[in-house]
Amino acid sequence: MDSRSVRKHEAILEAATSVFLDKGYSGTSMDDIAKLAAVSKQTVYKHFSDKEKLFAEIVLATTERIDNLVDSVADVPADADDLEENLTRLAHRLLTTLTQPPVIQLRRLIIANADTFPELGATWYEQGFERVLVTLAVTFRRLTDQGLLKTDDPMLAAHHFAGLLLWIPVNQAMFRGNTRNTEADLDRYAAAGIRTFLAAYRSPGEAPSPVSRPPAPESGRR
Amino acid sequence: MDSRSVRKHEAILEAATSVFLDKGYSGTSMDDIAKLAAVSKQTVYKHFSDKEKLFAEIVLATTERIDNLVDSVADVPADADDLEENLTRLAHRLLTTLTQPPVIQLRRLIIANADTFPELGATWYEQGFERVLVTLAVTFRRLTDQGLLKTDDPMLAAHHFAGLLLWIPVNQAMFRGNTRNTEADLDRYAAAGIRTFLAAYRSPGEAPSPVSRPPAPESGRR
DNA sequence: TCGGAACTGGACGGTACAGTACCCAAACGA
DNA sequence: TCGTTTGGGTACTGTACCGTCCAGTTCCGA
Repeated sequence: MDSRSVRKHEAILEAATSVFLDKGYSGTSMDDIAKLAAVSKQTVYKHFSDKEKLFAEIVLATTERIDNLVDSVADVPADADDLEENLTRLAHRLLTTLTQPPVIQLRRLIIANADTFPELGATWYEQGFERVLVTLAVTFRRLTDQGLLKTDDPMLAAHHFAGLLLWIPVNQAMFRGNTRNTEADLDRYAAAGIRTFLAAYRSPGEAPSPVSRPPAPESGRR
Repeated sequence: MDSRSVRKHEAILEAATSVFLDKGYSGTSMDDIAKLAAVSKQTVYKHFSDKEKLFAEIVLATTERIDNLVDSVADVPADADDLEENLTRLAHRLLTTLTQPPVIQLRRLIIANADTFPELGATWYEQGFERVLVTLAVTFRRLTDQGLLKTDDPMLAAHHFAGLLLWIPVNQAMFRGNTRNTEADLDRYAAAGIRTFLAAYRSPGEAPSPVSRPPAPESGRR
């Protein structure tokens, strides 16, 4: 029974996602969505009781699609020699994923309507934002157990990690339009963020990587 | 000649600011503004040619009001012994200022309409966001010259400073409604952020603060 | 005091849009 | 083949709102 009805249902979802991301909640009309989905408005209302429901649906649907990111964040080899390189790679993955236009658009969409749909913002924060951070924290705890990092509070370290990496590019993307960041920019952000992160969170037992930068404060124990 | 016309002009600006911050751009009608300003709609249109102009006006007006913050950020005593304490104080000022509801609301307002008013977002980013960071960078350069910090790239250090401090509370405020941060939360964020910042950016010549550091703040929330 | 500018209140044109009513066509069983 | 059911399309209703117009009133400055 994968017939018409189901196809239309998905066409509507897809169209709605596209238009909402592009024009915002109040900027898109149900007619727009129907037109893009090549479907009559009546059909839209047959499948989704009203505009708010449809909106919630597509936001939550995209929220559920972050498993890849979560997996990616969990995957850091416990390789002492290349800790900096491995973390930089992770940082780069995080940056490229989170600065992609659709992700930024979704972010804007949710923030813009956080007043009208408070539970949507909260849900996204918990299911999306915090979930990634928790996974990151777990990774850090593992690296700490393996003697590579020193994180008394892994969740805090995860927050700091994200803040160091994302504050600049994400804010830029929020305020200026879709100023695409170049690959080289992201490389710089990743390298600089990781350098600072490791200066603060590298385990005192581990020597800083020889190439990158004069050693961290000698009494690294703080 | 501070008479009627001027008074009305300001009443309109004030009312518009309040309503726009509260209900967003498309959520507020010109009638709402006129009503709150105790003014006829005609008068609103006498002073501001249309809704977009009025909106741009109030956003730029609030943007110009960040001089206090800039001054505050420039003001860090060059006192070696109390570097950590002084920076923490600065961090606390920054946090309390930037997490105040009106500031958060303005942020949301601009982000929400960054598509419709691209130049407004860009202007705010440059005049507001970046200006604070540049001032902070100047301060860091000074502290570096004085041998208290080691910042090869003060602007980058400023970005990291802001990211470490603001990523958590600002994102929370963006997504969840106006979940007011308590004073104690801000204290924790400030202390934890500064600890990490100093671990990475304290001048190697400077000994870390002798007092053993306070217990790690619990970061989970909820 | 007086002339003119600014303000008021309401009504109105035009438009956009959410949601609905009603009709038509395709699918499916007998 | 025919009739019933299910879903799709068109046209409509009602509302909200931007921006304008007008006739009458209030306030300011000279």
